[in-house]
Amino acid sequence: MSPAKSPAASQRSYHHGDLRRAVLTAALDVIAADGPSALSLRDLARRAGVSHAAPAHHFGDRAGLLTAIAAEGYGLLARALGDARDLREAGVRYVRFAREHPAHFQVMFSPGLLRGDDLELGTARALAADALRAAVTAVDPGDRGPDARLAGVAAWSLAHGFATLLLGHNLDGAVGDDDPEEVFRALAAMLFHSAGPDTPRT
Amino acid sequence: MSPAKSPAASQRSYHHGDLRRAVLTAALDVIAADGPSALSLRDLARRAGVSHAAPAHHFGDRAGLLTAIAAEGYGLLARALGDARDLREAGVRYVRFAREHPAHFQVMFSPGLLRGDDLELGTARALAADALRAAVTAVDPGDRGPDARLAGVAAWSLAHGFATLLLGHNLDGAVGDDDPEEVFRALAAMLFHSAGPDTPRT
DNA sequence: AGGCAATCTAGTCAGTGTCAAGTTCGAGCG
DNA sequence: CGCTCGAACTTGACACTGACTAGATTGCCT
Repeated sequence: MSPAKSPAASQRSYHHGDLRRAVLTAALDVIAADGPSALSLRDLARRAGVSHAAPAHHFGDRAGLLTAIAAEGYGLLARALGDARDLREAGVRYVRFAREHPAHFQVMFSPGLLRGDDLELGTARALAADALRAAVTAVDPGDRGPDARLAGVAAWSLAHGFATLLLGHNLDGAVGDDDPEEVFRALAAMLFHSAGPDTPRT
Repeated sequence: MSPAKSPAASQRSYHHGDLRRAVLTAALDVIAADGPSALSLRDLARRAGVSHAAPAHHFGDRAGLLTAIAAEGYGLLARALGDARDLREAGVRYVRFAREHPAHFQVMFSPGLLRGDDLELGTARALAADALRAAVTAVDPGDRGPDARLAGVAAWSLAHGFATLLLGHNLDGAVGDDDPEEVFRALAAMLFHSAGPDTPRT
């Protein structure tokens, strides 16, 4: 009952008003709760109070819906990375993004569920890749050799692995009650052993 | 007449002989090819030449099958990690395991598809966790403080992230034609900036 | 006001997971 | 040897899902 946009759901008009958005947010709820495999177009239609085939009109099919979510996720990620001033900060933001948008994150990296050749997805992905590349070269604008590329892969792997394990509750015992972002800062400090700017405590 | 082991499908006896194993390997094939979401119990039954409900008799339901695969995966991982003499070597073996058993790896870290309370899964998982812990403390048997734990999380995150991105073809451009294991060795060298294979000073 | 395209409904079909009941087979025991 | 008994497998059914189609409704644009 949240769509402040339009009270169309309660008032039974023929047109929903913003079905696309309603289906998307409902899908994100379901995915965050029970994973992408628990997602059913018919259930989403039921939640939105429309007929079972209405969502298909907006997304084509199941893969289309997931693809739209992934594309939105890459856009959000690009915005979240923004203008990180170094690789470590980019990693922190990467982890923060995964925690704030777990459903998007999960779908983005489940290639089997997506249509890889989708145009919108491609551009969104490229956008995020640009943001990542910017963070890699931000440390030393002149350095574009293999070392920089390797550092980028290392930072991405570390951040991605940490975020993935975190969302899968594989690190519950290890991080305890600590703020995951602070833990990741410590990990990143190990990777870039230049102590760099010290880690500010929040 | 009991060549029931392998050509059981051709020989149409009422009992398959080794249906459990047959379904498992068929499932691994499907998952490696098209991901876990493309898995259908009925299709597996068809491949094994048995009736559509036969697999359920061995695994209960879909989640049971995936759980059995995950448990097997954790067993294989524990064996693969074996007695790695340091964290870096353990990471290399972790990545190697993911590349040699992509289906297992994928299922192991998809909590939404598994029954988390399964007994066999729990023990297998604990076994793998022990192997990991052993690798963490192998560097300095006396050190069990937060530093060692952090190093373990860092190594696990790096290896897991690298393996995940690799399997998702997210690093195709970055690693090029290089041997992924060698690339990971370089990443691990960045993390444990001691250059040597051993003597990692904390 | 009229027409048009987007939006949504309703009906259908093949495919799936899961359950309940029957059938076949082999091992163990009299 | 014959018997039972339980595990492995089959058969049939039900509810549900994704996908497709044709038709109804509506908002918008000229």
